[in-house]
Amino acid sequence: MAVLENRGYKATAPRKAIAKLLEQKHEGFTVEALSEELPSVGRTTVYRTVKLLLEAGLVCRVPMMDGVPVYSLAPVGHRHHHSVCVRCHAVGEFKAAAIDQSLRAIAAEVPGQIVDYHIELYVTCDYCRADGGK
Amino acid sequence: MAVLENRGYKATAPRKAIAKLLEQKHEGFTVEALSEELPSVGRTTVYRTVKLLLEAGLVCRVPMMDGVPVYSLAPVGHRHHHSVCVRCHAVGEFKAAAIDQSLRAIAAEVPGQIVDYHIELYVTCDYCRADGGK
DNA sequence: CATATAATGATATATCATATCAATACATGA
DNA sequence: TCATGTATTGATATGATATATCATTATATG
Repeated sequence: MAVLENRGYKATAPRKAIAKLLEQKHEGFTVEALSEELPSVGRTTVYRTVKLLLEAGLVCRVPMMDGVPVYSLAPVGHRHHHSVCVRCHAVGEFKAAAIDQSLRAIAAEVPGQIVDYHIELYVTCDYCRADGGK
Repeated sequence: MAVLENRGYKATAPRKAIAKLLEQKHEGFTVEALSEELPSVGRTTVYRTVKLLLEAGLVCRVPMMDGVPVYSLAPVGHRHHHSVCVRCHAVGEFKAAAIDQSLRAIAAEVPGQIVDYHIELYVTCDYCRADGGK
């Protein structure tokens, strides 16, 4: 919330409710699911607020292999990439200095000027593997 | 087409039309745009065929930074990643042995078992930069 | 060439998301 | 505290991407 306030947005009740729910979410989520968990807040407002949080860098969007987006809380402050469980959609983060360095080397070979890049690691998480596909 | 036939699919007129159009496409495209260029083929069939080609590895899907998917012809036969122009959506491919190697190193530090991974490089392509944002 | 089966495409529906706009809540200065 | 201007909300409609359904049609083949 503080980050949104710094950006000139008001700390309204709907936004607080969304922020509070998000703080408890340590897994990937869809905006629809979030909205269903917050019947007191309009669907539109949930989408809008998640978009604001995304722009503020507090929330990340990770596309699954089929393109369906999963959202997750962003870790504070550092450049990172995502791993996401293809089964339960749990999202993890990893710093990747080594990859980032490799990418800088590759940049020279790729035509055009690099604006940004994304790396998604699709995994089966330890919990899901222990669960054995049940 | 041959690849689809090998997979047991029939070489029908709509599929041939789609394949022919795709061969001329050396840029990223949306399925909708493809469908509009082929008014003689039903929208559903265009989506279905692109999906088949995607599964056969002849076509790739690249998510733009906002998540909107862009499709492109796949280069033949080798594992690759994509660069995509954020302005004109032109798609390029690059092999990335160095990145792949870095990733294998990182795999040890990421919980879970890696199933697959995607790397998208967002660029402004040379043509668009020459064009100067006009 | 008859037939079984695969493919098509019109239509409806699903999913993710934004546009519109009247109603409401909020922060602020008086 | 209250009035006021502006930001926010949320109901509704719409847009974009994509798949399900299913009657009809095309295809390969025996």
